[in-house]
Amino acid sequence: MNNEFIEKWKSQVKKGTLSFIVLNAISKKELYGYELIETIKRTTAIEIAEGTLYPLMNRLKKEGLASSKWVEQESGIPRKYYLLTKEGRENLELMKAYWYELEKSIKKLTNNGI
Amino acid sequence: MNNEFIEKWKSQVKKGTLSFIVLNAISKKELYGYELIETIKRTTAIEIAEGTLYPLMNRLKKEGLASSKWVEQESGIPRKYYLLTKEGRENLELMKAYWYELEKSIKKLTNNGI
DNA sequence: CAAAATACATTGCATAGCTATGTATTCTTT
DNA sequence: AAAGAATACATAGCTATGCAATGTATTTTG
Repeated sequence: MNNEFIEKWKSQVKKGTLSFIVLNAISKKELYGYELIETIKRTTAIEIAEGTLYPLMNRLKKEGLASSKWVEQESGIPRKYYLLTKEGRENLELMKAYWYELEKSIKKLTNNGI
Repeated sequence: MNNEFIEKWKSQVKKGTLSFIVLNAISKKELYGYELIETIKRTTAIEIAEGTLYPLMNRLKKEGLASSKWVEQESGIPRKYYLLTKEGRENLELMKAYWYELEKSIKKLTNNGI
């Protein structure tokens, strides 16, 4: 709220981190779109807009990192569940490795300056 | 290299993290542009392209988070040193707080899934 | 003397998040 | 029962940012 720079910055930080976040989220258990948004909001305080998530999941599918399947409900709107492909799992490991490096780098900077 | 998805992803992760990184870097000691690039590359393995840094520093100045001053050398090209403003220092604290939250959230996801 | 390094800078492209908007069904409240 | 909220999907257009390419100029190195 009311600090414009910080709000814009947070949105920029999400570019990149969101794909990492959702790939992690579906790595243990397949989830559907709406569930991804709600669960991530509840457990991490990271908010993903619907207009962000659905295009993001489509990109991940196009890149071959995730796949999806429709599941009909006995009652209610059908859900599209997302799951990691083998390639997605491999890339997730590379992303984790880079993320840890980045964390370390930033820790160094925030503690010591340079 | 050669993993296209990961390379593109790393570039996306930088959107947002770079401003955080350079603000941290100049928070302890004023630095000039070229020095920022070289020092950050050396101490953190994060590479910032020149075509990224100079527009970035100008944005930070326009937002009022950083200021700059030219320093003539006895020999060589003049250097433009960047330093944090009071507003920059305040915003950096807010950014640190958010970053720690993000780290925690991602740690939760990478360890437990959801 | 040529090449590399130092030091600044801009232009245009590609990418990704967000708001607004839309559709459709089901559940809750009045 | 009707109205509104919640569930569940999706797209279009705007905006912001990193990067390659390119440019200028000086100094150091081989």
